[in-house]
Amino acid sequence: MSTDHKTQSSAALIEDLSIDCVIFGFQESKLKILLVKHAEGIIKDRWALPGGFVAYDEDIDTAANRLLHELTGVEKLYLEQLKAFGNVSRYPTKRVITIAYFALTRPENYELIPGFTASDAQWFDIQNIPQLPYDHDELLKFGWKNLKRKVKYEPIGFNLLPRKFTLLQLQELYEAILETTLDKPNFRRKIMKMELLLPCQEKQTGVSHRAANLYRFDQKIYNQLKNNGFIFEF
Amino acid sequence: MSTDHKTQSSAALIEDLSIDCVIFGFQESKLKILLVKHAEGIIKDRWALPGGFVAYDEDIDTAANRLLHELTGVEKLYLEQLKAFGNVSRYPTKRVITIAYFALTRPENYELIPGFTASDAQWFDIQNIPQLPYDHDELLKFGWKNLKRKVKYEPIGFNLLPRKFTLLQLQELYEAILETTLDKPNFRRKIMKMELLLPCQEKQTGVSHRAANLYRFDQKIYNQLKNNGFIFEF
DNA sequence: ACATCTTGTAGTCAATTTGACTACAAGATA
DNA sequence: TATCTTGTAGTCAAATTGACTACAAGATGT
Repeated sequence: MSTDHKTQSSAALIEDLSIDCVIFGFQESKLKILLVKHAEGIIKDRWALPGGFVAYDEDIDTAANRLLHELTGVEKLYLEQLKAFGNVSRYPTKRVITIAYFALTRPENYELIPGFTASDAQWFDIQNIPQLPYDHDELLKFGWKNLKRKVKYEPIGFNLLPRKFTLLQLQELYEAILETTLDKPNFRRKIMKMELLLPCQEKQTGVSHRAANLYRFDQKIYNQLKNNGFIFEF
Repeated sequence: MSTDHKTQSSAALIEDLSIDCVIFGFQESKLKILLVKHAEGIIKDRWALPGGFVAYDEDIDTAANRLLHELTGVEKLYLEQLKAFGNVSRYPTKRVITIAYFALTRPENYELIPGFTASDAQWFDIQNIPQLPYDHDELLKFGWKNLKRKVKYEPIGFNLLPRKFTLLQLQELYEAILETTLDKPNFRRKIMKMELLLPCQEKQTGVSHRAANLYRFDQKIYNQLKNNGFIFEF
């Protein structure tokens, strides 16, 4: 997040190039963002996007993965680059260009472990984000816009759900991301027609109503469909 | 393009951060790419994407515009950032991360003027690109993929056509970009139903067949439609 | 003047998709 | 047993799509 973090990596850092991550989660039918509270530096005690500097001997994608893990404990998630933000005035004390990354993860799979320059790490409801430093609100906005667009033509939403999920969960995910409501029967019809989801032969448990079937997303099936000309579209 | 260019800008350059542009044009019903031949440096006499370094006191978007103009004479075109490419080994002599830009322009509107470190600038048929240095083939591939995707849900293709164009020209543009053929009556119906194009009350001239109506794209009309919930989709 | 190019433009028709619904089944709870 | 909530199936009209046919409007060549 373009502040004065040090790193555990042994190599020297590129000082004018940082990485910031916009990490999405989905909990209690709500879209969440992962923020860290800084333990030091010019934005001490403020919430910001997790980030830091790239090392000289490190690919930028590798750096994004490393920083994420160092600062939050989260790992092995869907991660892709958004774009670089490089206005002259975006960082106060010197010229720092940042490369924004976009990540999707399952909050319930990870315990949040604030890294060595972060005093806290926490999921925030996307509708209720504290004021962010630098241009982080712009990065966040760009990330959400990217999610809205991408979720429509690529099956990436599953990275936000548990491995096994119900169709209603999937629907609520889409409703949260796209900020809309969807018709239940029509949603199911659309999804099922794709033949993309694998029924788990298993039902929900612990619910006080009729248990729904569980499904899972299988990347292999998707790849196969894609080879046959299938285009995911929602 | 991440080589040892100097710049006319007075300020010092950020030496580990370059910009490279993937510039698309459309001529003779074919999709084109603008390349420059280097006059000096480690890839002297080779064709590459136009590019160079960012100055300390310069926004990256501004730098992209400047470099483009300095090296090719082209200006005032559709320009947006693609993403950063930052593998450790992408540049041979030192660590240089490059930010790739994506541009659309009308070749017939500009005279190509090779800049001070470029000995030549030329449009190449996208099907017949010479071998490119560094990871420029990757950038090019990424840019084309971006064009293919973007042209489907945003009316950016018009930036490649003359101000006034026929529906067949527009169709041929889509065919070239998407590498497919399209049914003429269906294409017209789809486009006309959008009510996005402004008829020029004017016909083609100098053609040896029935002259087609000319249309033009008006950004204001598109913005208005968009406000009313219209979503461009092809 | 006429046949014959090429390209523009209108319209048909069946198949598919979509959006707005109704209806009801399956459990769990009170 | 009544009554919640949620899952699931199905209807129906409207809109969209894809594959066509047909023909009009010029320009060219003989």
